[in-house]
Amino acid sequence: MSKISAFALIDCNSFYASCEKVFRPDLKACPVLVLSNNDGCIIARSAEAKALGVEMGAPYFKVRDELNRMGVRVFSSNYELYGDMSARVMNILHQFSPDVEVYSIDEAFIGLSGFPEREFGAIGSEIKRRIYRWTGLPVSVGIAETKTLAKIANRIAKKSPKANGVLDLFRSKFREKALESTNLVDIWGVGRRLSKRLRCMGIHNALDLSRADENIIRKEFGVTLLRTLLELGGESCIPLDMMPSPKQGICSSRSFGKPVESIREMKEAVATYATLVAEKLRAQSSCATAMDIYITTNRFREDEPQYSAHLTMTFPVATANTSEIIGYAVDAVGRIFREGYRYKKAAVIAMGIVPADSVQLNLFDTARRERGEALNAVIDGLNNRFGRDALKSASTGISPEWQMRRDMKSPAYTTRWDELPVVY
DNA sequence: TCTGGGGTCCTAGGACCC
DNA sequence: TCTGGGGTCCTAGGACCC
Repeated sequence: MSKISAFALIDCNSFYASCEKVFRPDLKACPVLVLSNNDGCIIARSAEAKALGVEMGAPYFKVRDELNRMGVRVFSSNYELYGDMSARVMNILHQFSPDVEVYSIDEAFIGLSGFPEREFGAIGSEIKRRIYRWTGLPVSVGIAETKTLAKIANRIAKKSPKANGVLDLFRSKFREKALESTNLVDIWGVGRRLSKRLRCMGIHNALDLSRADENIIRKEFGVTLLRTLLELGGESCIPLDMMPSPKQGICSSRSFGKPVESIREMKEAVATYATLVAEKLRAQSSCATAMDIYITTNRFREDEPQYSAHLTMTFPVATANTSEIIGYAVDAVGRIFREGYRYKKAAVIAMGIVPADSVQLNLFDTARRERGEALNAVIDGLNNRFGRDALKSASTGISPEWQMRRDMKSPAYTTRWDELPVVY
């Protein structure tokens, strides 16, 4: 006999904005926003900010004056803080169930198959209570037969005052109602494009989609949307993924704080991103067999000449060695860089990723590689202990002008001794 | 002056093989 | 003149996610 399928989706409310509020009780009732890297776009809004009509994704420079007038408090993103707060939330979830899928920095699914059905609601409430008590972060919980339905339950739990942050839709007589009130774009796996095409076929909400013809959906849209359709009907097609496999591509890309015009600066930036990529590779015990380097001008500046280029470099032996990867990356810049442009962004993408322990060694290369690995291990150790950039390659620049802007970043309250909050 | 970053999965089409 | 069928692998592009 197969076990029932039941999932809870736990999602932190306005996660980044809530993290900022935890350490600033003076801002408890204030509208708070968090910006993307380079202080570019709005990527998180507290409930108060949403109520003021602040748009998600809006370019900050366009709305800055208005936000100031409304008394909105604005923060640069502080991923060190959010990452640490996220780990605390996930630790708490592991106390409730061994089956936890960390889906994103602020979301996790947990499997509830092992629990009695009648306790689902109470478990959801206890999760919410404990996370708030132990971290100060508000979460919402949605429970249902499938991950797609749990997403919908979570969304309603967040919005409906009656739900109070927890909604159990498992075998609920309200499921149809919930589906009917869910717009296409609010279904997990359905974006703007698909919504538009579905509406042309007379499908206007989640209930319509759950009742659509399976063959037509399969044929017109593929298996992904068919799975969504089935999941909306309560048939679980997307299992929990508790042990995410190592990433297949590892990317580091950033816009510059100010345009880069010289090849020297471009090499510094690309060396910096290459360093990050190498660190990420080592953190998941992988090596890369190839790498893509991208550089591009600012596509929003239609008045400026545009140029973008990329180059794929294949390594003779798979590697995660910082200085080796920097070497290839800088070489690539030399080949694709053109004078006379104002560059906005660069990216380093590692590809062909393989486990470090399965790398085919070149017979004569072994001793040199071993020394490289030992050096990298020491660098990683020091940087973990004393903070990122305690030790870095000189080729990444000393205090480069292209570095991204983060003018309004809060302290790393929980991860740096010298930035701990002080209480009087 | 100022417009994020890092991923996944699926599909179609071409190259190549027997 | 005739010119199959099936499989795999790779890549680019599209769509989606947070």
